[in-house]
Amino acid sequence: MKRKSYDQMPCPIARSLERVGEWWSMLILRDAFAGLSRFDEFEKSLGIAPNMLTRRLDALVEAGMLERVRYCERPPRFEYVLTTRGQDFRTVLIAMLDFGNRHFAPEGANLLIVDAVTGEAADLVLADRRSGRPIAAPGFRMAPGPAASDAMMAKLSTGGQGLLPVAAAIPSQEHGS
Amino acid sequence: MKRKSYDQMPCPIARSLERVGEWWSMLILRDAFAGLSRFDEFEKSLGIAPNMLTRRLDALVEAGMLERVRYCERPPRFEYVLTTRGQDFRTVLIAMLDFGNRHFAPEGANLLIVDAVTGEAADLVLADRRSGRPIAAPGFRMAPGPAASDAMMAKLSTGGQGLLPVAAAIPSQEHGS
DNA sequence: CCATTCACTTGCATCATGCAAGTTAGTTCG
DNA sequence: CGAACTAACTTGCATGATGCAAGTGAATGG
Repeated sequence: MKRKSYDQMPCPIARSLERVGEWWSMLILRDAFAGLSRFDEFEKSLGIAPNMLTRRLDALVEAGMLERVRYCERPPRFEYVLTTRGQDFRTVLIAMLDFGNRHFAPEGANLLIVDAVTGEAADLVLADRRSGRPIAAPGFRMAPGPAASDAMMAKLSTGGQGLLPVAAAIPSQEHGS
Repeated sequence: MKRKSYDQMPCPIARSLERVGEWWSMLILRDAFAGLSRFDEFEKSLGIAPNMLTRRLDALVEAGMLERVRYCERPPRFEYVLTTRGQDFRTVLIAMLDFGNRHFAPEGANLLIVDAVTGEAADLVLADRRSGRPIAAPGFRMAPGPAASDAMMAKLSTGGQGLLPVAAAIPSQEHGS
């Protein structure tokens, strides 16, 4: 049964997931960030079936997240390298790493981001680059962009701010189970 | 064919994806943040088949991302509400929203995060909450956590810093295609 | 009583998935 | 030279996931 496409959804999250939301795709990107680029490297790292890896690599190339770089003339052989767009997915993966460390590491964190000088683990928060302020209400709010539909406008005027944390409720003050 | 589990992988990203990485799961969480909680609300918003919605809601409850709150005694009826853990997934979704706006909104952004006073769109970056510094090399680095395997240690000592942006290459200076 | 709504459940056909084997081309070694 | 190995896929096939559509049961309202 063909998976239902999100592509007619205007939501940027849905559109991202349309392209990277299949099983294996984000882990392939993770590995690409780790410097892997060849078919057998991904295959070994992930323990993924070759036909699935082919499918996912092709989809990520098609989505503009990876590009194929030929490294061998005959037979034609390709490496799969992050595009600029692919590089830009980094924040999502780091955020997910942070989340996973906090919630799914019963034996303790396995991989951390630490201050290079003090060695202290970083406490991650999304911030506005220009002002340095954390992204939280009431300083920030969700707003319709130039392409917002009437439905989106309506949703935002009646609420729809839930994705933004409220400053007094910033997650690090309420560590998860 | 049963999907291959990531659960034996020590990587926090993989562990997160094991629980939220199936098709529909993250969009359900997005909608939960938007305040939706009842079965029919999710169904209408997503255009998802009822049997799939049941499966995904059950999985998210099992993963501790959502909890069932009974709102009706007979017949038993439940709302699906974000847990503290579920709330903590917010950063991932915001990061993905930002990414989607930059790369998959040819008609322009549909949903933005803006400064509540100036109305100017926020420029998102992951930062360290305590120091306010952006998470980037060389100020920060990836390091093995207390539970790191020998393999992870080896990987980090020979590289494996690729997921951290380098300060001079911070993504907003290189907007994607 | 019937119609509607809600929250699922069930039946079924189609597609995705993973395992395992196969193919092609190049390289290395006896 | 042929055999063995490596790399990058492709192919065949059985199983599970997916989505459509219909169904079920309970409550409410006319």
